[in-house]
Amino acid sequence: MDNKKLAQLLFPHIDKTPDYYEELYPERGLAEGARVTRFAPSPTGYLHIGGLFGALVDVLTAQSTGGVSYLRIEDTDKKREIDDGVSAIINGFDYFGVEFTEGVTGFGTEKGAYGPYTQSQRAEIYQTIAKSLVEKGLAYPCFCTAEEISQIREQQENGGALIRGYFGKWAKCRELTLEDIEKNLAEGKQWVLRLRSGGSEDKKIIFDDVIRGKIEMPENIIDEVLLKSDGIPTYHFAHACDDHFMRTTHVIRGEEWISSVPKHIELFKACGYKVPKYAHTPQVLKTDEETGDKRKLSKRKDPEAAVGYFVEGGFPKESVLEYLLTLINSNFEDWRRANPKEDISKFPFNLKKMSSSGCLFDLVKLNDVSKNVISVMSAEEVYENIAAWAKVYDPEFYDIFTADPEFSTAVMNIDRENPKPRKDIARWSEVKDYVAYFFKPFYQPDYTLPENISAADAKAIAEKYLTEFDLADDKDQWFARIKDMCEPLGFTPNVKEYKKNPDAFKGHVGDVSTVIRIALTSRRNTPDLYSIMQLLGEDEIKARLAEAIESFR
RNA sequence: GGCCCGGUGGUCAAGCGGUUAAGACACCGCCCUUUCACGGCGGUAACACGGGUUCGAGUCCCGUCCGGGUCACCA
Repeated sequence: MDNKKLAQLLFPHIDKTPDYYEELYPERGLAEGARVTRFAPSPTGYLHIGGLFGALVDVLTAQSTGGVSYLRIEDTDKKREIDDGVSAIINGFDYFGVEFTEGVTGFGTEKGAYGPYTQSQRAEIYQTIAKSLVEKGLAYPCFCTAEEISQIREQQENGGALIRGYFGKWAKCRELTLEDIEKNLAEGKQWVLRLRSGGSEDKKIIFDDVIRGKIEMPENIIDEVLLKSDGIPTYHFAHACDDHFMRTTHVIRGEEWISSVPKHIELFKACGYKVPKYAHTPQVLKTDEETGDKRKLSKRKDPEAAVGYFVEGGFPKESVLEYLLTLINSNFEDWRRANPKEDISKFPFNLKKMSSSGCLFDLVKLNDVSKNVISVMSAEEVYENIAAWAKVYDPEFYDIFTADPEFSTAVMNIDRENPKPRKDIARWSEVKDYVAYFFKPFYQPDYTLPENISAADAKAIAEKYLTEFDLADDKDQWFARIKDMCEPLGFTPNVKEYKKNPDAFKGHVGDVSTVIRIALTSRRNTPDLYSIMQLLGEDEIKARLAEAIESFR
């Protein structure tokens, strides 16, 4: 067989050689140890939480080694692609502030010298490499129809074949003569280009996965499809070409790819490329409500699989990122404790420290992480975040919350910006309820008392306080005044004394405070009451006390 | 089914042949406290199972079981 002639027959329009691209995309010349990583999604839907997880690993790996990370769009499957798929991915990363050093940056835009970073724009590269493979006798055209292929599969299944696929005796088109091929081509038959696998069933390949260590597998023997009948490459072939010419050093991807590594190694070698390091990350799982089993987060069934779920839910982006980091690298939490204010990008990330087992996405833990994240934000930051969230997801609240920014910021500053800030808020969506008693339109008075306080006592306390309180008090005076009210009303200012001798009093200063708190906020639990009163102002306090006096019964 | 990955408390996990088997979340108790939080102290709770190797195994080997992945002109 004259391979040169075959190659020319198959790819008459290709006049470049692989060497052309070798020169176009030279070695990057990065410092020793610098890693080049990539995140390579298909634009088939929204950004998935597992995608964010993976992208974070890519970016951190590059960042921590002084390397390069880039975003490549793998749009070789037109059938599954959705219209705004690229935007969905880019917007997701934008929201979370995940930045790649190179690659696609928006619809039709990109940065970096190793592009184009969209596979559909790289057809000539794939074809050039494919042509060279044909010239070397390492690839051949296959004219089998979909029906024929499924027939083969059926026969293999029925025959109990251990290895299934297009190979060996099943690979009918492997030994086609040039004349056969010319004839098929002349008849206008559709063809795909297949790898002429040189693998053998009983040989093993061993590769060293950065996360999992040595993995041994049988060599690939399948004549994998390289180019589909429309001339577009399959994932496998595009992976070899792109990661070679983009000079990727570390291919980090989900563990579902482990089983195709033998294929990929053979492909890299067939092309004469150095095979990159592989790192297969664990999957993000959840426990199924119905069965109780762990399973992969599903785009279709689980709303929390979409990063948008967290955006809408009002989780700050930092919370989601921090939480993901606790899953990605177990020593992140220790590092965070030691460096509470440090930017995530400073975290000394280590791929090898990654766990290899799948991890459950834990919303409860996310909540905790988020409370911590929010607790160390300034009141201004919190205000800005709430406003930004509410503007999109709760316009009614937005209007009222932002009507008086100074006031709202002050509300959010209660028990904040001190060494022991409160940790009440995990999501911006909780704020409306949290601050409702500060805003008339959301305030719904409810003067229900705890069982141990009678309406008559409550009324007496509120009446007394109405005449007693003085906004000019400092906090100590303010509390002293409440204590002074206790005894005449049959309560004790001393909690310990009350506990020693509960029958001697109607209650203690805590109960008195509770009545005032309920009268003023309709809540039994609130942050610092003194601060709340300062913000409510004299008129409002009087009005609420008066209303409460009427309503306690 | 073949091949492969994984299996330490409810969850995330340290661990690298010798540990009272860390820590965090959750849960419970106590303390602090005008409420609730915060914080502090303490507690419940784990090496999937069975064989080896070894003076000694969560750590190494083999098998079993369980969970997951993959076997496309999808990625």
